[in-house]
Amino acid sequence: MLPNAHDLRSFVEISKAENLSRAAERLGTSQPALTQAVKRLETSMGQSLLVRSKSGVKLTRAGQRLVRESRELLAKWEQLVSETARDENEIRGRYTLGIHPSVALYTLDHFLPELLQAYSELQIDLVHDLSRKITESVISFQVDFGIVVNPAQHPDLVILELFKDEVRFFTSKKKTPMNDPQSNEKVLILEPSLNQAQDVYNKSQKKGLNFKRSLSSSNLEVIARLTSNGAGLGILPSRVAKKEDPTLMPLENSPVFKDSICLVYRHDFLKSEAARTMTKWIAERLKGMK
Amino acid sequence: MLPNAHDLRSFVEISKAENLSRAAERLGTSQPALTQAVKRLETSMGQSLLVRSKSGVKLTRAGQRLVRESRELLAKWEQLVSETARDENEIRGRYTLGIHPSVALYTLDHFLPELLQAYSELQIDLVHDLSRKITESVISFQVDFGIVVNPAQHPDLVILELFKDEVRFFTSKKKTPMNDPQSNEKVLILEPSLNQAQDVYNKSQKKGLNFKRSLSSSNLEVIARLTSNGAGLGILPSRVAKKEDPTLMPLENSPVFKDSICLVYRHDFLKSEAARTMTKWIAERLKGMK
DNA sequence: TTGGAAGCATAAATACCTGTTATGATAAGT
DNA sequence: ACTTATCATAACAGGTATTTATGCTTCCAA
Repeated sequence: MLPNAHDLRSFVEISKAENLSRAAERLGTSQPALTQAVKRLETSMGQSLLVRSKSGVKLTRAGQRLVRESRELLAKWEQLVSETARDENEIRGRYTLGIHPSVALYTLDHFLPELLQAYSELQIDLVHDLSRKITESVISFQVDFGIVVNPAQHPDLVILELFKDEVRFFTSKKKTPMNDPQSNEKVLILEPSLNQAQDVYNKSQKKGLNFKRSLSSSNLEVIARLTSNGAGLGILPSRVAKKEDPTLMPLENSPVFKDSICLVYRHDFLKSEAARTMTKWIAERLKGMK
Repeated sequence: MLPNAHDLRSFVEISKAENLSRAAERLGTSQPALTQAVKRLETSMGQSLLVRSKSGVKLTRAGQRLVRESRELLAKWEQLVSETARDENEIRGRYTLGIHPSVALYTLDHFLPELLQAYSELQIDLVHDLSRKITESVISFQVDFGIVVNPAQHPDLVILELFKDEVRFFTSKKKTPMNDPQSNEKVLILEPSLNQAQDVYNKSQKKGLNFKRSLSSSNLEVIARLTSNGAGLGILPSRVAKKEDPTLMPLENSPVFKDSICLVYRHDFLKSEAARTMTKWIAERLKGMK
């Protein structure tokens, strides 16, 4: 049987007064109420806590122990309430941000270091995955908020567009048989699990751009690097391409997939001051970023 | 208002099930009961803990935190209950033994080292004072039990005689003017706060033994040592005298005060297994000790 | 020795809180 | 569109805690 915090409090007071009647006064209750509170505690502890006498009460060994521990227990109990309240009202706590690694590479620099510096009690865990998975994680409470590409709408989700990007073919200045659109030896380089890349590829096929060979990687930076080296025609978001190699050039007539990079979070996320601050901070720094 | 332990436990279960109805089954209660329990928690925490949906419930950040803290809190309580129960049923715990330092010197050897060795989870704090004070301490719960001399009766007190002793005059083999009963220069050596010594002294006066000089010390071993060196006639318990110097001799015709060395404890002390073991152990080893 | 005071225990009544049952509302799945 | 699953709500029943009044015992003082 579990005790109740009220009874513990009473017991601590009783231990100070060593007198039920006086303790009752101090607690603003009646003496029989304390008699019964002690009885409840004694049942739940399975042993007697007080030795009653005509000159008041004395604690047994078990009673003394209970008092000692009760202080701790009550402190913990109160902390339970006050700490969570603190988390709501102050900019502190541990939050999880989901973000695609490639997006991370060119966005985090713009806000994260300063944010952590500004609020020293803030702790952030990054989680990397495909935007689609991140969005799911936000919806299902696995991560607190995310920076994702083209999130699907969902009733629980708040979506805030930060900036746009384009996924298209890129090629390097250095001409090779592998990156010559006319060549038969040309190589397609893409990240196959990226829907945008698939879409661009499909559209390019309809435009008559057919590849005999392809090279895939799950890492966009690797794709950019290979493209830069003339290993083929890479399908890349502009920002990833430019970040890796500013001389990379968009392919003429390449089909384009419009990307929208968004901040997403659940409707109920903004309850804490920290959450409001972080979303505002991120929006201010990334919105309309070039 | 602090939340109630029962509700906390329910909430932990809810957090596992993420579904009120199923959690209710597992807890053997009804779903509306949980709805209300969560409401109570939310009011006492001042913020929402669950996000309700048709596919169950999800914890908010505050909810997740509450679960974490609740687990700790509940564990702490259960530990408290089980530890105190253990203290009652096993030979362990911390106990305070009151004993006059001089009595300690010739009794502890006979039981304490072995006792500590036999029960490694037993912890003993020794408190030294006059027997009278020790007895008071036992009555008023300051110490758990005591080995005292001539305890006064008290309704709460159990008194178990261990052995007897005699307080009387001692003198050394070496004859000096200070310890010659006939001499005018003889010196009385005693511990003034020891009632027995006072009594012996008073009786000796009636017998015509008058001292012009006296030497007092609050330490019986010091008195024994001085007596042994021929510094005077010392009033000592036999055992203290013999222990310090086996050649010390009782003075012929000295008045005698009969000491009874007893084990004392409160009636309610024997509730724990450790207490029963210790009292039995001490009685066995010290009873009838010579 | 007796009467009063101080202390805790007990009992009955009341007030409060909690859980139950029945039902509603709503979203998701078929 | 119908069914099912889920949580919310309301009214009622039951239990638990508190209060008030009283009893019992011990201590102390007259």
